[in-house]
Amino acid sequence: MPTPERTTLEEIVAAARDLLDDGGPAHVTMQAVAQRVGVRAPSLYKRVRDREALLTLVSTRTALDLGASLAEAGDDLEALARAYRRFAHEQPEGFRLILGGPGDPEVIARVSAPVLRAAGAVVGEDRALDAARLLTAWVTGFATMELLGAFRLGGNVDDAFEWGLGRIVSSLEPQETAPIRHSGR
Amino acid sequence: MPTPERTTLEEIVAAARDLLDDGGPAHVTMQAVAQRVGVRAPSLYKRVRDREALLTLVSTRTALDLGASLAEAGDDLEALARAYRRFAHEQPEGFRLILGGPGDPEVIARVSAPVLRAAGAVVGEDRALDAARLLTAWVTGFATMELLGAFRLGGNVDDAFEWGLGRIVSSLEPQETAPIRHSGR
DNA sequence: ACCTGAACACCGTTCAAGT
DNA sequence: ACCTGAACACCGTTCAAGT
Repeated sequence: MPTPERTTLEEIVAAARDLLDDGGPAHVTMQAVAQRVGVRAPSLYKRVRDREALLTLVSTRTALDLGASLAEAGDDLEALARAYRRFAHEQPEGFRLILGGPGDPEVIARVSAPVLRAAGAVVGEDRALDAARLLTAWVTGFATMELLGAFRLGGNVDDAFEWGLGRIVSSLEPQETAPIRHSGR
Repeated sequence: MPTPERTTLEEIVAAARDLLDDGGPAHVTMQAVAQRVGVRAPSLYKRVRDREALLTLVSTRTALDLGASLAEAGDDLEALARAYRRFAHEQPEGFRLILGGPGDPEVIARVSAPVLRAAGAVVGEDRALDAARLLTAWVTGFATMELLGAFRLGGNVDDAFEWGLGRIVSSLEPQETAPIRHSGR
């Protein structure tokens, strides 16, 4: 005889995200998640294979949220970079989780799309990938090091971000015909 | 009556690093570490406060190794960037661990020193910090995204690295008098 | 002074039994 | 068809007892 469903996958993932936000991955226990959605831990295994799969779901949803934030930010490279950094500040644990595990190629493609489009508009289609990678790598590293606390010594970090952003973007703009250096490997 | 010491802190940290390297943080259990150094788990608590403290030690040692690799790499910005990336490839788990937790300011200062010195030689003392941050953020992000698998689609990744490196470094060199863009916040 | 077995609390996961 | 208590394996940590 059927029993009414007392929770949903959506609720479970949301609960896991909340727990992650305040306490990091260690705080995301199956029991804590279960309690939050009003169920016992074993019941979670009806919707989720195991804890690792749940964390992967959290990572994917968080990455898609990042993608949505970027899509909202417009098609200006600087606006995209600022939105990316803002996301890292607002959801540091989620940001770290995304960067930690291996990423789902499809999700990566979706998140990258806005940056790729904006980059294409500036440098042309065939350099778009290189340009997008340059900017994305820089913002990713900047936010990571900020979260790490590596920028504590000296100067205003917001200014450092804007300075670096200006450097990166202007190095991409076409009127700058800097010689392309080929250095040996 | 004294008992001979059957292990050392150094041995314990080395064992934890080995376990981290093949299996990630989840593989670093107190029991596994203990077994590797030939002792029972409770004995570890004579040298280490708890598991978290042990992982912090591993992070610190790994970061100092990275610093040593950089110091060996010379005082060329491009050589430093390549050495940094090589380290991330050789010890991906250690690299992720360093980037994960909060960093010890003293360790960060030590690891940054070679990049700061090389940057100062190129752009002068007063821009050295900005330049070092620009390069470090980019390499950190590049390596992180590589480990994530975010660079799987399209093109040779080594070439992308060299291309980006050339862009970054040449954007720093003094003969390039690109206008500094100030964008609003 | 260090090492150990035993014990405790907690966690992930399985499963038979309930409805 | 979903939910649960009970159970199991495993983990981090403490501590009294050994040498």
